Amino acid sequence: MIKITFPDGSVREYEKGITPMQIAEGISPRLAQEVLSATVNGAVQDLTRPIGEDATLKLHKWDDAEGKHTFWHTSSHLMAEALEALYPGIKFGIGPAIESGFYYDVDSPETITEGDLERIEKKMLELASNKEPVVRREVSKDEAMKTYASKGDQYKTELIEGLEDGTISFYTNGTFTDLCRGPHLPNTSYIKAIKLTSVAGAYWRGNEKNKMLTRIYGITFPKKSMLDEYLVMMEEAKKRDHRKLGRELELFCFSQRVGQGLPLWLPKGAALRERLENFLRNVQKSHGYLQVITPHIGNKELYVTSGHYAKYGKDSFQPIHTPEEGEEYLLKPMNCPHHCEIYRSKPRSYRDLPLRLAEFGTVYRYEMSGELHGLTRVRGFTQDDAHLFCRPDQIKEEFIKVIDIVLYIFKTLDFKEFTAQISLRDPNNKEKYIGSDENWEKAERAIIEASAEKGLTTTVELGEAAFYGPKLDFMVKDALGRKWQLGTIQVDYNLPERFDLTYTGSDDLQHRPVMIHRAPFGSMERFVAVLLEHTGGKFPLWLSPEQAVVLPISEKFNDYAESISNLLNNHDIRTQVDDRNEKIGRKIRDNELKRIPYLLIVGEKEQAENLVSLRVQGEGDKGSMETVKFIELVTEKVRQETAKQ
RNA sequence: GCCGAUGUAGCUCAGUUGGCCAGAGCAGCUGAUUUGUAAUCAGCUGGUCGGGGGUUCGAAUCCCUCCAUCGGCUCCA
Repeated sequence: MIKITFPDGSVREYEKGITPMQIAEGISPRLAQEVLSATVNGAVQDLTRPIGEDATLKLHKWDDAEGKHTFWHTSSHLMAEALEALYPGIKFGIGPAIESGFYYDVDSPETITEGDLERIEKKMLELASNKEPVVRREVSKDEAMKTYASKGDQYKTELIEGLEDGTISFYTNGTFTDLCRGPHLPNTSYIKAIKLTSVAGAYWRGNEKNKMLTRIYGITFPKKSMLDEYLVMMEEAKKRDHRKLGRELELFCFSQRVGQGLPLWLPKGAALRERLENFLRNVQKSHGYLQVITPHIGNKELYVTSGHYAKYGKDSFQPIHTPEEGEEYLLKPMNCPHHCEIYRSKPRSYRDLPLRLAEFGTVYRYEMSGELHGLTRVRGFTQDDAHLFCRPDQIKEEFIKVIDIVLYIFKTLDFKEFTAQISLRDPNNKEKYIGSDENWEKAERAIIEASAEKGLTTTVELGEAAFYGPKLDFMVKDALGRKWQLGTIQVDYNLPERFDLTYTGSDDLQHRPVMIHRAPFGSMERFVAVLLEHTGGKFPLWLSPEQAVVLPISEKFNDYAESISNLLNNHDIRTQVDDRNEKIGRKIRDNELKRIPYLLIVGEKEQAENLVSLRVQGEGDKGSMETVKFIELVTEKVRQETAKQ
């Protein structure tokens, strides 16, 4: 007999060799139906694998990440079986489960396009309904190698070569056998609803020097209704796409003639952005930042000095030739070298530090054309940049202050879901990085401690640090769940060295300052994009380009509407009059679609009694009130929104 | 940059296997209407069918090429 410990701490005895599925059956038939995989002694595994010793056990259903993962992993094998049946000679790369769904990378003799997906789905459904058992078999590395070598499969043999010696497992469903660690569902009949979502290219092993395989993405569900819900959700997400909203709300546009990846901010977008900039400018002012302004170009020598030119190569810089002067100027891809020169403009004392130089600096980077994406990835963008020059002992304190600013911004704009990632050195590859061990350890500790003190839940990535220092990044998801990096805080030992920055210490000796790069928004473009997707275009009142529109019932009341509008504008409420010759229903509809927070309807009654009738965006008619009351209401709301702690 | 898809009016889209001067709705303009809480009616304007080249008696439709956009990969704020 063996002892099985359940998550609630209870212990039961079972016969040795019992499977998680049998245990589930013993608990309830319903559980047995819903369970998908199990974690035994900390490792996720098949429901059908016997347990040979005392163990802790957690059963996973669809609601668990592990359950879904197992479900989708088996789905990718099911898709592979269908593909092998439909495309003889097809070879397989890797086919994992991902955050929502799964993919498989394939090398097909015949091109697979999106038009083929339906046929593959059908085949998958057919195979799924056959209730094919998914069978695990353990083989030696040699045998595994032979199996694939005989097929001439360079992908799987390469994968096996990279595996450690020992047991290797194969999983078979129907006619398809795959090298795989598992775990998998007991059989394919669990998969009831299938949607293959897209076909894309993906380099073998993620290396652009390798062959490009075809990646087929899909998602599956245990119930048809769940797929329907998912599809509706995706439709809704598409409506929140910032590129669509940007056009509809007249915030920004692109022009082929201006160039790709070069956004044009329209009046309403510019007003919105200006408001965000002023907001941050004020926060930074209260945190002791000094605003500076530097040019959009710099001498090539500047970037040779900073090391960026050697590191990123001339291809990523956008040159401006001035041959008659024999000098070469480059559009600036970052602001730091300019700020370093400002630091150098006069001797600095330890008493001056930290020196915090801030600039909304527009930079230009030659991003590859396939990379450009709305406002989230562009070639010309404005960083809400600042560089903090400080003494080594001030790093942690400065870090905490910057985290405070980032959190304040996220709170004000209602970004509840974000992740914070700490990027540290690769401990096995220290020579890749510049700076002394001591300094690195000090900086890494400062970041970790500062994050902990601010109560951030963080992930730590080793080897993700920049070559010049460790960093802390804040990521937020867009409407479709794609992660974008917004705020970033980076320690830098490199530039102070390269620009020979110094300060005089209390000991009257010259010391090297440490630099912190930071941008709480990341860039104005990306931040506005993510903000748009989060709010669906319904900006908080203080940011709305137009806060109120007065709608006269007919042209007879245009003058009254105009007087209300003037009054509101005098009280800093951004107001317009919709004096078009249209029915009131039409005016309401159009302005609701423009996401105007407040609509004020005025007609005979309002004019006679000096009132306005209020409609709140998305909420409908709120009845009439005195204009003064409305002004108070708006002023109070704006005050609340911008005063979040 | 790479793989795949797409590109018709300002926007959203029709346009069978190549065949009369390329269509619709919305937006815009003009006029009528003077309106009470999510689309008033009528008329009009608007397109080198992404650019260039080719095949053909004839191309939005087929082929080549370039450009842009979309979904990914790689890279990054």
